[in-house]
Amino acid sequence: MGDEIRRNMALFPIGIVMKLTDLTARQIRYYEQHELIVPARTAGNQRLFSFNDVERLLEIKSLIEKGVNIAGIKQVMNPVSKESEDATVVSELSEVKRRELSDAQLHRLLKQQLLEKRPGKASLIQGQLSRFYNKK
DNA sequence: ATTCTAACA
DNA sequence: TGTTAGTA
Repeated sequence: MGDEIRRNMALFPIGIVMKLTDLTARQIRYYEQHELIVPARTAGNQRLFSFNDVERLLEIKSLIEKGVNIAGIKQVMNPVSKESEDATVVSELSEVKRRELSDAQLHRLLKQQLLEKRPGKASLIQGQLSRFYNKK
């Protein structure tokens, strides 16, 4: 398998990624600070994102909408490694498989946080959990 | 015209 | 997270 190189090619600037993901530049840069994504840089320090980066951002966006914060996302998503040796592994999983895995891990997180209802530590989930205890 | 970092009436 | 300032 070798089109992974194409999925990891740094191609578009933040402006395009904003439109592709409906995320603000602030959010995209914020997620990068927390190592959820590691876009390449041009000689002029401009960020260049790959298709994989965009996919990850969409995943992040999805989790954020489910109420998961950065700490939670870090646990659910595969951490970005070296020069994308991990992006290769990730690309070997089908889109559906990845979603199933994410949901399973999300449930684990939910169960975990429901058990450690201890005050003091910040919860990994914030708000709208309706999908899990309400929905069907 | 775009993007970047840093910072907060 | 928004937003703005001062650059590159």
